[in-house]
Amino acid sequence: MTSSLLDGLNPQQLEAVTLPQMSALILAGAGSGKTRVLTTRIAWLIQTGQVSSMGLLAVTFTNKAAREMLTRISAMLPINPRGMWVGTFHGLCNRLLRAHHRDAQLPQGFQILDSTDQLALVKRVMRGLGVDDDKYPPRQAQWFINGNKEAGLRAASVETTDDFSRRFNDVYAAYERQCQTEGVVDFAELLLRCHELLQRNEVLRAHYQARFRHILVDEFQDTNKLQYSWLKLLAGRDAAVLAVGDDDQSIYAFRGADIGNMAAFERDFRIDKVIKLEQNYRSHGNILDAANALISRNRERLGKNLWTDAGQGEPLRIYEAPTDGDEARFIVEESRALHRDGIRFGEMALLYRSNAQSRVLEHTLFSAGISYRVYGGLRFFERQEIKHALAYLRLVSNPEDDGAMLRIVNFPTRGIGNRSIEQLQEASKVRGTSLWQTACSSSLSGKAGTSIGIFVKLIEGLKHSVTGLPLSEIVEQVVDGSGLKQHYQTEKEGTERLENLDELVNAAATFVVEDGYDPAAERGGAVDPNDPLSALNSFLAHAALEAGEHQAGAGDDAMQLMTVHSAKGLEFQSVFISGLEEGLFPHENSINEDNGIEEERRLMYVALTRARQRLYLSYAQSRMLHGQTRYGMPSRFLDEIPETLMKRLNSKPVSSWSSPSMRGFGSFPPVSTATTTAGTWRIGQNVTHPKFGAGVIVNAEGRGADARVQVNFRDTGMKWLALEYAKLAAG
DNA sequence: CCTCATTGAGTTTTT
DNA sequence: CTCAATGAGG
Repeated sequence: MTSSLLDGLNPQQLEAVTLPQMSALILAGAGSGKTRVLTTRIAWLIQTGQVSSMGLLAVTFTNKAAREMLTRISAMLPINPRGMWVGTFHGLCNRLLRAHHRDAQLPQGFQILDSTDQLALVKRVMRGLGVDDDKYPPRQAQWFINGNKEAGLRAASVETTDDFSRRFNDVYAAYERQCQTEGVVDFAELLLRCHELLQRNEVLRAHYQARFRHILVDEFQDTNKLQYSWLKLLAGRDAAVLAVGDDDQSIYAFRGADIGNMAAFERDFRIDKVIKLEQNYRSHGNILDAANALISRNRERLGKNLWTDAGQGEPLRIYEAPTDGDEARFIVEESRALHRDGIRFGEMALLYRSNAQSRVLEHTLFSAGISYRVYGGLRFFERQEIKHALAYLRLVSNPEDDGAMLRIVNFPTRGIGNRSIEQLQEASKVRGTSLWQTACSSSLSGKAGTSIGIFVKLIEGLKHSVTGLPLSEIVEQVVDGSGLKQHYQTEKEGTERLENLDELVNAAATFVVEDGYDPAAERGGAVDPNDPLSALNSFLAHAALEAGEHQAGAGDDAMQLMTVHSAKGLEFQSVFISGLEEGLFPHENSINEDNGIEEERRLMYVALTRARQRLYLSYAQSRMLHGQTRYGMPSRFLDEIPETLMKRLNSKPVSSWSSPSMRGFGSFPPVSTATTTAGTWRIGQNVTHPKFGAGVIVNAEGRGADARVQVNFRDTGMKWLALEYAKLAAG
């Protein structure tokens, strides 16, 4: 009976799936059947009776990956995957913290802040401390807090070396206190709190260590220090941990992912089994050869070479466009041609390094009447009207939630302006209580007091009328009773927002059915039958943890537009990688970072390996960015792919750029020049410098002794040079 | 208290 | 360019 499960696995996959009870590291290259190995391993373990579905834990980074895993498992096994511990790091931690909220020192209905909520709270805390937010940007404070939490550090244990970090740490400490009093946790807190819970509570730790005999980790290369430590705690001495990852696809170092965890894992878990999955079932040979050649330039690799038996296929197509608009038009033409050849638009992906690039592409696709779908926009639970509705629901569930209160106390407007809110905050600070409590005590005088009193009555009324109702009716009543519906009915642009509010009611209704709100759920489930609003709390947690689908798709057969980051894990028949220019991809900010170029190169590797059959790489000589035209050079990554694998559609392999005025096409920018006695320098002109090498003039000003040019050097980046001193040569 | 105008800053992203 | 955050004026 097991044979059908294992059919069609290659020897390495088979070995990984049928490993005995031991920890192991699987290096799974792009398109090598990683998810298949993970899910088949789980099915095999259960089917052969080595472990019950309760005794294993599988952890992923995204909800999508977790869902995919559950779907595939239930297709292989006749079991209800509901009770299984398969989920994201954050989802699983949430589950543990709900089950043991007392031990974790959290209120029953603790709420989860998404990063926007978190930033708002950080700002609020900073204002309370009187921190100058010009000198100490709130975003940096947020980064500081999350960074330390991800390193496992509380404010009390952070070592501050300079005034700067000392001040940020003051904010961190105050932020911690505020979260605790409001009963809210941010994403990093879910992990840290859970980690502390397991570390502190020996009984609990022993319980879970005994329970989870098998732990499987997806995308292991993306784990941060805290997640790794959490895994170690949960695994204890005896659990078999199967870590699946690909060091070449580590593209999240910027948010704390630590590739060092792979080496640490081999050491800490005394791994003697490293299995490499190198056979690729996705791409044609030329694509893989290009990816292999590119990634071989990275020095810090565990080493891996993908191969395929699918044949070489087509060469990579390279296109040089005069402007970003021309690049977009080229992509439109090519995609139309592909479509004529029978390829669905949904099988084509258009990738870019940064979201700002999507605008021109979208515009051109739109004018051409090609349907497309952009990933990475505002997601459902992040929309303004939804956040407002959720804030009402949060306040109904947990009145101490100052963030929710501030969001809606005057929305829709009810005559509570900044002045009243300041008074309320002031009074709360003096009394040391939440805004809600202060508001209830009606210690405020005059008009402000009355308006706030009305608001308090509104929320209390909502809470009263809603208690005991099924979830979807709670949401419906609150959306109605809050006045949000009325507000958007009168607003002229409010139709879509109204639809979204209706959709929120629908989401609540389907949440009950699909997402397993079940009061009889086993211990450790997300629902506590003692809490009258427990369904609401689960729903709110769901909203924060799974922000919902990105922007709805425009049609069934739509071209897929996304950043390279969000393309990880996906594959397409045809892929366009656009904007391959120095400064964009690799991004200029990463050029000076430690190992920045290596991470960009891995990003490029991920981009290349998304394609099954056809791959286009394009770049533009000039591009509108931040409202002004910028000139760049072709990305160094183009030079790192063997010329033999490429077909240059319209350019020379030598990456030399003629100046715009030498070209016979395109629209020229207003030529700005710098003049010296030696001659005139022009934007777009190629130059070489004895020290900095080759580059392009991107800006020029002045004459004579004051003449300066800004040059984008391919190796050293952007520099302003005074022409009087710099030994600049044309060409 | 609300609305309009000006100013400034601007990778990558999931949870 | 375009979004977000301040400040002046109704």
